[in-house]
Amino acid sequence: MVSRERILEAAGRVYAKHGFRGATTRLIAAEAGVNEVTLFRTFGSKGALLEAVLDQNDFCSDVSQLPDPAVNPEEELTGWVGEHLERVRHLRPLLIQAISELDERPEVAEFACRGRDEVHEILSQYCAALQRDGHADPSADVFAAVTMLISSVMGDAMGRPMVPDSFPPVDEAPRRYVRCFLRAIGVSSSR
Amino acid sequence: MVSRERILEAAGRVYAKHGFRGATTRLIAAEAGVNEVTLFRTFGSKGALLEAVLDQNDFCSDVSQLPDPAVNPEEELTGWVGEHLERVRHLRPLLIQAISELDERPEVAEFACRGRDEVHEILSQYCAALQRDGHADPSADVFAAVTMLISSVMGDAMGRPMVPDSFPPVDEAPRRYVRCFLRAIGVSSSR
DNA sequence: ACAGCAAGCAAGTAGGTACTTGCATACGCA
DNA sequence: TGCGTATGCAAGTACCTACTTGCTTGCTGT
Repeated sequence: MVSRERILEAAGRVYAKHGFRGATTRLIAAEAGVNEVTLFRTFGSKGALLEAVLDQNDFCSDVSQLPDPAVNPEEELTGWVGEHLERVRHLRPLLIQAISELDERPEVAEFACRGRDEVHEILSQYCAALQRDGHADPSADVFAAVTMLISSVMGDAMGRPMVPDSFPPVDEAPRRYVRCFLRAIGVSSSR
Repeated sequence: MVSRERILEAAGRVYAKHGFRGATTRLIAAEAGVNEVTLFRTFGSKGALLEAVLDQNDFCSDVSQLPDPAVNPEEELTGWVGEHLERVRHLRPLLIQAISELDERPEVAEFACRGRDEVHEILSQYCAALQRDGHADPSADVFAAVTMLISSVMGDAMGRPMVPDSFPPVDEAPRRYVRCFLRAIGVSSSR
């Protein structure tokens, strides 16, 4: 029963490149080094196979938490943003295809949207703690700042391969985003 | 020769919904209320037709400039961001399809990427002027902040239809993004 | 009135698609 | 040894796709 995983993996690659319509069962079977019939015997249909692919690539499984109370905001956030960036970057091709097919295949909506609200919530709570403990400006627009930080992570993961010059060097990006973010919510940069 | 425009418009709608593979010539012809043969007589092939669609929806035509020197940063940027947001929001479905097809149809790369570098340049120059005239912190990371602002605009335009709760109300969004941005580069919010 | 041109219609071509069927082959386990 | 199970292979079905051809219709400008 090793075929199942080979097919899943191959289907993920092919779907990421060509989308649902372009991910023909022949291509997937060839990529997996498996007979096309095996694919149908294992998953029943192309639709079911690609649903299994998205299920397997669960995004929001174990989104890491942020500490409360905050000890070193810049370091903690930089690490968290770096992790998140890496995860989104890895899922990028699947996400792009899923989003582009939202109209035609609404069942992918859960995969495409899942996680964003959670992430927003985690960051907001962390900032609320910063304000509560007097580390952040209580009048700051935390909601908008969090939205911007998340958009920056998504934008970096999605856009960098297309227009690399519009982004800071990949190893500096998390820290620089976080520093801007902290200034926006009034956290003094020193320590 | 009114068919040409009807076809172009219909093709834009169908392509935005279903992508290249899903935008069948039958669908487009039906949507345009035109015989399928007319489509081939007018554009030659499906590929040429959809290329014409992207050409027609030119994104970076007249990106509005920002004043130098700056007079009222918050107002000027809010207006500019609002305009930009509206433009991207309008192009969203086309952009998403084009991006998702970058691997298969590299000729759409120009359409998908065009504009981002320009926009970055315009904002950077505006901030440089702010720093030069003593309105912004000269030690601020303008590059990262500009990247974040642009990502926020793209993220809002792209993501709001999917996860509306993660964004500020649509009429407040531009101003709130700009305020965060100005704090990040050290522009005093007062006047 | 008539020539030219845009467009519709019906039919066809060549190829790709998901999916099925029937049969042969190999491997593990009792 | 035999049996169930997973897989390969060849072929076929029914449908969709881009694109073509030949012919007809209707409008326009001279």
